[in-house]
Amino acid sequence: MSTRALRKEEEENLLRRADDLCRQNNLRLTPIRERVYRELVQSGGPVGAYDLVDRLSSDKKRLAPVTIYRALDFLRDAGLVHRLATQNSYVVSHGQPDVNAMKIMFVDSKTGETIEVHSTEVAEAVRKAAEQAGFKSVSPFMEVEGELSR
Amino acid sequence: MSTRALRKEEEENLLRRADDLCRQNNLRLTPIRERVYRELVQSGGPVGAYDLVDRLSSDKKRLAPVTIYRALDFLRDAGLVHRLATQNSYVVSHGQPDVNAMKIMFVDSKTGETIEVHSTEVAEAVRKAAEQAGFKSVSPFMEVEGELSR
DNA sequence: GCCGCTAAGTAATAACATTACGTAAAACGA
DNA sequence: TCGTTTTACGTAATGTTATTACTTAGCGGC
Ligand SMILES: [Zn+2]
Ligand SMILES: [Zn+2]
Ligand SMILES: [Zn+2]
Ligand SMILES: [Zn+2]
Repeated sequence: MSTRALRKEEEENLLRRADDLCRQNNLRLTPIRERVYRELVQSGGPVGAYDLVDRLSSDKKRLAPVTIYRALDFLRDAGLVHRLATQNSYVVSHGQPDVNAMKIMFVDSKTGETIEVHSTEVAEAVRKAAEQAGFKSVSPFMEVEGELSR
Repeated sequence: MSTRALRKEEEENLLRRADDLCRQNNLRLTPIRERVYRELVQSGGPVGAYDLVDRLSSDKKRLAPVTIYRALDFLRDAGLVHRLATQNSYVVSHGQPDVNAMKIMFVDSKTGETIEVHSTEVAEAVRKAAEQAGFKSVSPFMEVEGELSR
């Protein structure tokens, strides 16, 4: 099976999982929301909001920024998408939400490429540090910039 | 001694350390740069760039945004100030740069208040996770949102 | 059919950040 | 010391990201 086919299959998996998640939580994955999510899935990496505006607009129909931001807000609230604050961009969240793990988005400083890793070790270490800082709870998401090996 | 006096003393310490650091590295802590740094120190928390524009402008003399951004860039390059990407704001970096520690900025989701903690444990755990992700090096700074205890 | 609710359309604006170019002073080498 | 180079800052315009306010449309219960 080709890489392309694998990739396609992975895309379908993500879309299906999103559908399921929304159904189970009584959330409405409307056409616009699904198109935004699909675009993020297909891009395979972070995409800016205004890029999404362009990509999802046709000659006939130009979407407004606020439409995209609303869809992104929905997808983020659902846990399907992360915002990368350092990049002003948005990226699909992979992996099933493991409550005990820290979801770390490593962002390549050069290319903007991201890789998501879940780590209970980091979660535990951060939890301890948070306690020191007087924080009772912390977000399970973080973003770390770095350099990719190759 | 009053809390206010302690605070004032701490401010003076930071300013002095900044002066020293710049002298030792042949960096020029010009009046504008020092005013920006001082304002951040005195505020005791994160401040937005346009807030700094307002606070450092007088009726006579209005500073341009780019002036502030240039000063911030200098201070960040010098390691004196961090940018909080999730908040679009800037905050003084405390503590002497410990190369082996991760500098974690905990940001209170409600108030925006920040507390900086240095942790070698987190640094080590993140380093391991980075290796998994195929990253050879990572930034020693991270930002984590959470909720302050009180 | 009306009501209440949610999503999306539309327009304007706010908030954040950078580019481009000119001037002046500081630093540096001869 | 003089001319050259570099750095900092002023000024103006522009670019980029995100939100507010209000309206319209669709859907479901009653
Ligand atoms: Zn679907
Ligand atoms: Zn939301
Ligand atoms: Zn000084
Ligand atoms: Zn810089």
